[in-house]
Amino acid sequence: MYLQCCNHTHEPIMLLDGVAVTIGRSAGTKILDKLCSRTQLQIVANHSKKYAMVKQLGANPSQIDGINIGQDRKCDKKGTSSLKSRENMHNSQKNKTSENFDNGTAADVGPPRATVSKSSHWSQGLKSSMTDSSLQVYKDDRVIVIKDKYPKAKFHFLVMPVENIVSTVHLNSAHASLLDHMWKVGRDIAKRSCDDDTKTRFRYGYHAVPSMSHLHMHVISQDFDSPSLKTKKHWNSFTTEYFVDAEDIIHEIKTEGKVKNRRHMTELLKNALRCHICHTELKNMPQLKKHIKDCR
DNA sequence: GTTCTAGAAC
DNA sequence: GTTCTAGAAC
Repeated sequence: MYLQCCNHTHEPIMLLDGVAVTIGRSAGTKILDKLCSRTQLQIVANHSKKYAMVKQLGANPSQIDGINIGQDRKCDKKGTSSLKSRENMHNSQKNKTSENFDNGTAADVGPPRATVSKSSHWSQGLKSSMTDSSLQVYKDDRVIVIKDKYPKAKFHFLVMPVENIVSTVHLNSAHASLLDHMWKVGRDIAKRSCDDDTKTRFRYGYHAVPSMSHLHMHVISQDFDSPSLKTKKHWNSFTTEYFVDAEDIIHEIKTEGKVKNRRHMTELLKNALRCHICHTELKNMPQLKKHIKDCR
């Protein structure tokens, strides 16, 4: 098993079974950018199970399939997905650290771009939910809509493109009409789901830094009445600016050709709990949930 | 993302 | 004593 550079700018790095390998800025990887630590990532391969555990040691973010690993956090990695480190989002060292894991078969020697993950890591879970007919509520040639597996309100859907797009940071101006379509489908689903009650308010949008891979637009009723709404993180992800309205994303794509960098917004998830209607601060989740039941 | 649980908060 | 949260593990 070895780690192969997507751009073939350096020799593959051997991954012996169970032996930790540390990679980062070095002569071997030809990475020069100081934002990448000399010990950026630690990789431990498991040959029999054909995956590797990737741990971020450096302070700056590294990603797997566009999702941040986080410092001192671990992710498992299987198949041919790409591994990105911070500096390929920068200038001079563009894509120098895109790597493919390869188990040695010729067919798996991948293209330089990120490929569809075969990983069973939780962050890939939406890919299987997409095709789960028990969750699916709408499908056309461009989008699939599923019920959120753990709804945070009475009505909570995810609108996802059929095309494999990892997240909003992977969007460009060519996706403008797709985003318009996702927004329109979302509004239709919302209308259809509760046409007996036109007072039910909905919001349509994206998380600033999603946890799950595969682009998904939330369609969520504003009652937030659900047993799956449990934590401060849940609450703040839907009621602070961490929740970015679909219209804002669409506007940014149409005018700038890309979305704003919102990585710093993870801080908002630690905000004090406030009612989304009257903005009263509540001490804890049980009190918040009690309060929003009858706040008008 | 969720689940589990230790220990903080009450 | 119980309730609640935050962090680790998955």
